[in-house]
Amino acid sequence: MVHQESLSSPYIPGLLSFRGAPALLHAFEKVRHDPDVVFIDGHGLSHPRSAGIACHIGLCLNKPTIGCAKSLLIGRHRVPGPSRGSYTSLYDANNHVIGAVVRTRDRVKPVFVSVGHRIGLAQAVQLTLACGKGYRIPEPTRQADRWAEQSKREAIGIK
DNA sequence: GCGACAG
DNA sequence: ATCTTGTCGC
Repeated sequence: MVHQESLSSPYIPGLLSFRGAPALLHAFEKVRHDPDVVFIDGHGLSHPRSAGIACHIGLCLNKPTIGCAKSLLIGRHRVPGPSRGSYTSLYDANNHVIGAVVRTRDRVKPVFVSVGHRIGLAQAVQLTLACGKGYRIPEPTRQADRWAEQSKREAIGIK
């Protein structure tokens, strides 16, 4: 299942929800099954106002969500070990843990995992690792990206 | 004031 | 996000 929608709002760091959440929620209206947890391509708690798009979507859907971003938005952290499975904590300015830096592939740039809604950080990290083996991005997000990219081209014209 | 800044 | 060259490992 794919959902296509043109976005108008611009992308502004810290305000990703304003740009993508509406379309994301519209897409979920088409989903017929009831997932136990949802991976969001972006941060959750590890956000300037502790309210990234993963928290936003989780609240709207009243469903567990995991924020799994490909790059850092805020916070400090130690570089996790080089092997898959190792991870370190992400801290805010007050040394509070706001997420985890997880190595999902050996020697590959880690992903930034944080709580979205109705889930703990430890479980979010475990699920992130459990949902992938050979790729940096967890399978749910990876597949979603592939479907979206393919759908987008067909809509524009197979060039 | 300067640098950083999810997708 | 999108574009894009050469390089590397299974």
